[in-house]
Amino acid sequence: MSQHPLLDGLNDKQQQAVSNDDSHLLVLAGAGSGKTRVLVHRIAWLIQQRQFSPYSILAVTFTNKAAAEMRGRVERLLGSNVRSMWIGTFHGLAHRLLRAHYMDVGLPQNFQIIDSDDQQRLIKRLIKSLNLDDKRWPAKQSQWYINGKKDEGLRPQHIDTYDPTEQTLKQIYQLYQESCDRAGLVDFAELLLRAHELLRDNRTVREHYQRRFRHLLVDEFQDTNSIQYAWVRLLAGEQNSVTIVGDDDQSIYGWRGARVENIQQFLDDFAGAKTIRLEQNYRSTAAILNAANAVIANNSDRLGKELWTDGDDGEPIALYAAFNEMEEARYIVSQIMAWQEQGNAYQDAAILYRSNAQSRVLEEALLHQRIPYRIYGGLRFFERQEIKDALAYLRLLANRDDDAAIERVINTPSRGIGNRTMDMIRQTARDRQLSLWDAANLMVSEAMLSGRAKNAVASFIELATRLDDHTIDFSLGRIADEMIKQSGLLAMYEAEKGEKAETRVENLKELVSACENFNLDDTEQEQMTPLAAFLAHAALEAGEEQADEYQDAVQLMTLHSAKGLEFPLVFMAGVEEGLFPSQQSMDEPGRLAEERRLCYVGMTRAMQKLVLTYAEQRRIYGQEHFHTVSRFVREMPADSVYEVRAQATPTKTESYGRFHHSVSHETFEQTGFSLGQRVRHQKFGEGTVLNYEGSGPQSRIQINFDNVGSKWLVVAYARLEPAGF
DNA sequence: TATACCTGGATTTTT
DNA sequence: TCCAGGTATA
Repeated sequence: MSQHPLLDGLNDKQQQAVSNDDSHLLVLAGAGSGKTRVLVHRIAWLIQQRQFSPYSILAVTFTNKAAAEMRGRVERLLGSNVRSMWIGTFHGLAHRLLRAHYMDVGLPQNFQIIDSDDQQRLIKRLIKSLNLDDKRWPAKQSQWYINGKKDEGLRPQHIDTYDPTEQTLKQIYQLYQESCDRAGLVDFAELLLRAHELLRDNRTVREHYQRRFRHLLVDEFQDTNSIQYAWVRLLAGEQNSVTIVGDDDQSIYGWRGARVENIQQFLDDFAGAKTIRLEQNYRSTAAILNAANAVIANNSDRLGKELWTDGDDGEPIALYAAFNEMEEARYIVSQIMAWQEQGNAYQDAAILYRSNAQSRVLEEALLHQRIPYRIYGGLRFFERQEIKDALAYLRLLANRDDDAAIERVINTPSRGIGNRTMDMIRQTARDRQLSLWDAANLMVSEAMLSGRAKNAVASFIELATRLDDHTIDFSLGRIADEMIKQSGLLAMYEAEKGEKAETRVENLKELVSACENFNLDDTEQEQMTPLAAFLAHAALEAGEEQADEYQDAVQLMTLHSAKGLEFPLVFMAGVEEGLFPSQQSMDEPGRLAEERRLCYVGMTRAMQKLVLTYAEQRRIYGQEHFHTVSRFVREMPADSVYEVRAQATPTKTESYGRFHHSVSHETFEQTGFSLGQRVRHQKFGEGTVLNYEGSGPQSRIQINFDNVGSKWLVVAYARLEPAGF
């Protein structure tokens, strides 16, 4: 069967996908079906077997991590570097195009990328400058509107509306765009839109790239938005072949503009496209796959796919009903402890949840038992306040017209330029169509400011100019070092006390060494100055999340960020109506279907064991909520799920529905204990009251002890005492 | 200009 | 409930 080494060890479908000839190709790759492997082998196949130069291949991913991994794996497979191959994120590649053709798209050579935080601040200021009530026009909403329009490929002039609300939004969009253009600023959506316009409107450029890229490969295609898809179509032209890999069942980013429909659209637009389904799963047990298949089967409009494995059934899925979120957390932690005692590593266990707010209780429970853990999705390096301050100074050096950067640092650290002064500068800038930098200069030289303010602004201008002199012949690391010292940023954070301030000082120093170690060659942006390249790198790759405190740690993350990962043991916490599916998505069928896909994604992360937990009572934003188990759990086949704990069966709660919530807070008249309460036993340690029966001196109480499991005890003899968390 | 208080908002995330 | 961001106050 193995005609070629690159096909070795691949199943039939995978081989077909790897060795597919020139026709367009859709690979519908189910979870755990070896998708990345196929993509990597296909690229290697094109180069090695079909003799395409790496130069003629373009591969697109959604994250830098995926791009780096893919390049690494292709190189390892081929045993040679493929530097001339373009591989990167949509944004990274668009950026590359814009740098190479900045003149054609009307951008200054030193244009800067702003992240969504910068974007929001900028919009907020513009709303103020339009004298709009910022309560009625929240910056967030306008930002959402602007990015949405850009993702659809629409400029303000394309928007025709009689809706007064939208007219105002359009006006904000218009002003925002003018401000960005004047300052040489490009947001994330703008990268894509402008690169698209470049290819669409400039025939020479378009044909150049169409001639170059004979093979386009797009990963995670279900996550593409309109403009990204339009981009792919333009580059594909008439003669190049396109391979897209994706899974409609794992489309979980519709809320940020991703269009699953693009997959179907691809089949319509690219004649003769072949579809190959990868349905054999190499990750999970049959029990998990059967349940996942059953859940996702409730969605309509699927392209259709059913995962299977030739491996074992494995353990059934466990379902645990907790009284509240604290007890849920304790149960999960007790299970992790048991699992670790059986010789497993903490890092092989993951706790997944729908919303970040859920992590807190879980953390407390882990902390309580001294179990190391790691939370994904915190602030990343280049997003930290002190780093953004420093980057703003660097941006100012690269581009004096960068208004967003000036706004951020002109009074950081404070040098006596308050709101009044700033308002005057902003006003001047607006009146005379100048950047803030030029306006500030003008006001100083024309004595338009009072003595104290004038001196303050002049000293800032002097600082920036002095720093700028250094950029001429200093290395990047030296520039950064001078910058944090001379600007007073370092001193400012050094003067603050507390652990937080210490970390900030460390981070600033870390930034300097990042600048020192920054290797221009790695960026493939040779035509840029080191400073500009570094800034682009900082904007496009927000960097690592906080450093791991422990090597071997339990992994905590949202269901969304778990996509693409796998763990032997997976807990899905909070599988409750109202939380998962979330309340907001319950009314709209489309959004509910997306929640279901999220459930499918979560379940298919588990390799050996999947545990679902929910809390009948949960505190959300300070309010108690009563929830029933998620509909998704009810969609799983009964024989693949087993309930870990039988429900307590109190007598007087029938009217409260299936899950008898009302009893949770009631104290048993005779015992003085209540369901869900924490108690301590001399011998067994701490545990949670699960159930009780009988009355008077004979009454017995069931307790789930953290360390020894569940036991029935006679209340009269057990000598239980209440315990805290 | 720094600090104390108050208000409102609160899935999900990458670039 | 908790956080950030804005406003009021010294």
